[in-house]
Amino acid sequence: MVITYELQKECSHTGARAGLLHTPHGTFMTPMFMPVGTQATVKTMTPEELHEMGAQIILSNTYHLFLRPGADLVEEAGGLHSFMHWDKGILTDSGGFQVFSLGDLRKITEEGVAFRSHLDGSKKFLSPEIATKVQEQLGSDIAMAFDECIPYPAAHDYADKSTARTSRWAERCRKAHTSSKQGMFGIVQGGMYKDLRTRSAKELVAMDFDGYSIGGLSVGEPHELMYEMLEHTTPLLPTNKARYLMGVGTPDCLVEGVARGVDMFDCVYPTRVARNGMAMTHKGRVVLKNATYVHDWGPIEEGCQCYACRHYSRAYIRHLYKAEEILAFRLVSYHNLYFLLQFMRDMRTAILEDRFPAFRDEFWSLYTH
RNA sequence: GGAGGGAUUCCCGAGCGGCCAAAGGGAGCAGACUGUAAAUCUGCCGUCUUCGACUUCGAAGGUUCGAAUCCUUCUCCCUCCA
Repeated sequence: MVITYELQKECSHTGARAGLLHTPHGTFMTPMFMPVGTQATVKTMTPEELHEMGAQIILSNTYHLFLRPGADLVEEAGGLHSFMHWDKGILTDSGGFQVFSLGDLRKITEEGVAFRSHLDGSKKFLSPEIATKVQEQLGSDIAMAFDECIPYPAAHDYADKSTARTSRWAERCRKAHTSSKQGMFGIVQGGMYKDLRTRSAKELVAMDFDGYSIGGLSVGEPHELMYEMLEHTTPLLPTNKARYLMGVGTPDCLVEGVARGVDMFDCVYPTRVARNGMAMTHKGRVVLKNATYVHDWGPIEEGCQCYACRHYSRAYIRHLYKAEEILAFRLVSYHNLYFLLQFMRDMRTAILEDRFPAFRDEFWSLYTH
C-alpha cells in the first residue's frame, strides 16, 4: 500500500490520536492540518514559506486544474509536485465539493456530473473514472474518491439516494484507480443522518481504501450537530487507517475533531479570511482592518513565533490592508497557516504526553467566538 | 475691463419647483467567511431614541401652498476675449 497510517498514541480519555502518515513524498505527523492550494498554489504563499511554517501536505483540486490548465499540461510538467515546486505531500480533492458548491452550474446523473465551466461557460463532464484518471495525471500522493457533498439541510430521502450513489461512485473510483504511486481515500457521506452515515462507512470500509474521510460536514449545520455526526462516524472507521475530516479549519472545530479521532483536516479558512482582513489567534478572531488597531504596535498574537509576528505590528498590517497592499494578504496568510500548523503540533505533543484533555480545557478557557 | 460657466451632505458627482436627507461612486465604520466561481460578499454611512421629528445643497434676502432646483444682491472659483 502506498499510503499507510501508523498509530503512535491514543488519548486515554478521548478519541484523540497521534500517528504517522507514510506517503511517497515523506512521512508526516498527525493530527495534521493541510493548507489548501486549489489551483496548484496556496494563495500568496511560496513553497519555501510553506516549508518554513511546517506544512506537510497541501491540497489541490481536480475540478479546477481539470479546467485550467488541464491535466495533460500538469502531466507534461512531470506532475503537480514538479509543476508547482512542492516536494512534500499533495492530496487532490476529487471535485466532489464543486458538485456541491457550483449550484446551478451542474447536473448530477448516475454516470457523473455535467458542469458548466465557471470560467467560460463551456460544458464539462466529471465522472468517477474521469476524476480518478485526472488525479493520476496530476500525480498527487492521495487521490479522493469522487463524491457528492450533500447540502444542509437535506431531506432523508435525498440524502439516502445521494449517499448510495456516492458509494457506487466510490466503487467505480476504486476500480478505475490503477496508479501504484498514489493512494486513494474514500469519503463517507450520509448528511446529518446517523443511519446513512453508518451505511456509508460500512460500504466504504468494505472497499478497503487507503484512508477515509468524512465529508458533508461543516456545510452550515450547528457545530454541536457536526460533533455528534463525527462522534457517530469515526468509531465506524478502521483504526489502522487515517481519518480525514474535510473542510474544517477553525481551531475550535479542530480540537473537537481531534478529540473525536480525526487525524487530518483541510480548510480554505485561514487563507481566505487572511485576504479579508482577519487573523486567527488562541483568543479568537482579530479583525486587523478594524480601527481599534490604528495605534496597536504589538504583533498579531503575542508570543507567536511566525515571521509576521516577529517583525510587524498590527498597526502596520492594518495600514497595509487599508492601502490594499498585497503584503497584508501574505503576512496574515502566513500567520494564520502558521498558527494552525503550530496548533496541530501542540495538540500532537499533548496527545503523545497524554495530556490532551488538559490541552483542550486550556484551549476553551482562552478561546472566544 | 468684457463674455460665459460653476459652487450639492468627508471627497468626487447626479439632481434643476413637490415622489429629496438628496442617485451613483469613493473614503470611513462594522459584520460574514470552514474539501476556494472569494484580494469576495453584506450592512451602516446629516442629527436625535424608533414611527417620526429636526437641521442641510456657498451667503443673505425674495417669489411660491411648497425651493438644492426660480429671482436679486454678495462672496469665491474656472474658461474665453482684451
